[in-house]
Amino acid sequence: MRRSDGDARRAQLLEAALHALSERGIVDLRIRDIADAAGVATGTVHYHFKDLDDLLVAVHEEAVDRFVGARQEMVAALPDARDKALALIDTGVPEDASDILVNALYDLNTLVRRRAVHRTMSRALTDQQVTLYAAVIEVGIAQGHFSPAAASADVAANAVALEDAFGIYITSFGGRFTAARARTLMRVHLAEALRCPGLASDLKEDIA
Amino acid sequence: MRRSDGDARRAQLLEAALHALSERGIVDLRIRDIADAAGVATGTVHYHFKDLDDLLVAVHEEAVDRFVGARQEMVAALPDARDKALALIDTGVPEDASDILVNALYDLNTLVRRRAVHRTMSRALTDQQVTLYAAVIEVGIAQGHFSPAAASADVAANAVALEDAFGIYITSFGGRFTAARARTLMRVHLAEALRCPGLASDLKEDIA
DNA sequence: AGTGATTTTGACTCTGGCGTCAACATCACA
DNA sequence: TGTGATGTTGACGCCAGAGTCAAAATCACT
Repeated sequence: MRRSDGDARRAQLLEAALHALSERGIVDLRIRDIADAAGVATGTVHYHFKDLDDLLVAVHEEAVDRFVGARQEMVAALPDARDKALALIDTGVPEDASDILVNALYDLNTLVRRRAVHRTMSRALTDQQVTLYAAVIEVGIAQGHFSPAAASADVAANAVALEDAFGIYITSFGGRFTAARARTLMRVHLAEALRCPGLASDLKEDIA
Repeated sequence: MRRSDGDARRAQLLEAALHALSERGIVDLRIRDIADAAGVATGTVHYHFKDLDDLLVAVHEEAVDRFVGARQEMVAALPDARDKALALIDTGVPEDASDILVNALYDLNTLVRRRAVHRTMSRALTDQQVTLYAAVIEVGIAQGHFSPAAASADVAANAVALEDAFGIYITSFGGRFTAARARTLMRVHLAEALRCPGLASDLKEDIA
């Protein structure tokens, strides 16, 4: 059995698919594009995935895993809830329109309204993000830094919604809506919702 | 000249296209679907529009016009800024996943990242919505009902972002995220951001 | 080196949808 | 009622791209 070979190739194809998807867009995406991006023949793609639908489900899974994985590690590493919150803001918003993961994720969102599998994954992503925010808020309350008027779950839901929308704006309006503005808006909002003025200040590392 | 005939048919085709788009999704949308929805032959669609791209641009225009048009009238008709704000919340969030206009709009968003024309229209839509909210906030300040800590433009931008994200959730997660929850979250947020507790109460008509 | 299992290749077939077009229908106006 | 302009039809040609497959390549193990 040469299982590892197959797995490695599969991972390579998913990576290539993320790039191809981000580049061509889901409407124009061809098997050919993925093969090209991976530097293999089209037959190879068909060998590893039943059809395009099958592949897109795998790509969606991969994208969701990558997106939440990075953030969870980041947040866990920081002790102060204010730092955690700022880290969430930084990692939740794409730097610019070239963010492959975010582009792919939003293109895949088109399928969410048609295919139950994709709906499940998209919902999972949103839920995980809300849970992550809610947990940080709870920690912040315990640490005495946050004292929100609304329920933690509500504040968290709003924060994630803002992230999602800003992600779309940044990847869609290329340059006319910047990551910097998105982060400012989010900090201003969270500072108010959590009653923690420090979040609005520009000091990222080590809040005074 | 039978200009009116042509225009009427064109409008009918745009209407049909909105339905077809919402039903099939942009990935699977065929000229055939639009023709069927309009009850005409495929040749008729080709006669009125150069190609699918051309048609989708027209559909996008139509969708944007409809979306903002309804809201502007609604807001202008109400004198009290708090009522205006509540009306904005109500009309900015789709009732459920069956909202054709919103479904079409989000599907068209996929093209925003590829085609400049669509980018322009999508940006225009967002800008108009932000302007609308900002104007209402200004009126509210003048009336003495709102006293936001942040700039009007920022509060407006956040409100529109929330609307957009919630619209996606409602149309995507069908039933698991309701319009009622979206409106509650928006009211809670605006009540705090505008320092106007009345917005959070359930009284829609005639705030006490 | 031989053997069989696994993986890769790219030429091929086939489906399905776009856009064309010639014929037909409908209308305005004389 | 005739005439030309405008609008409609659906069969057809064409081709892009999905998926198939037989042959070749690569690997693990002996």
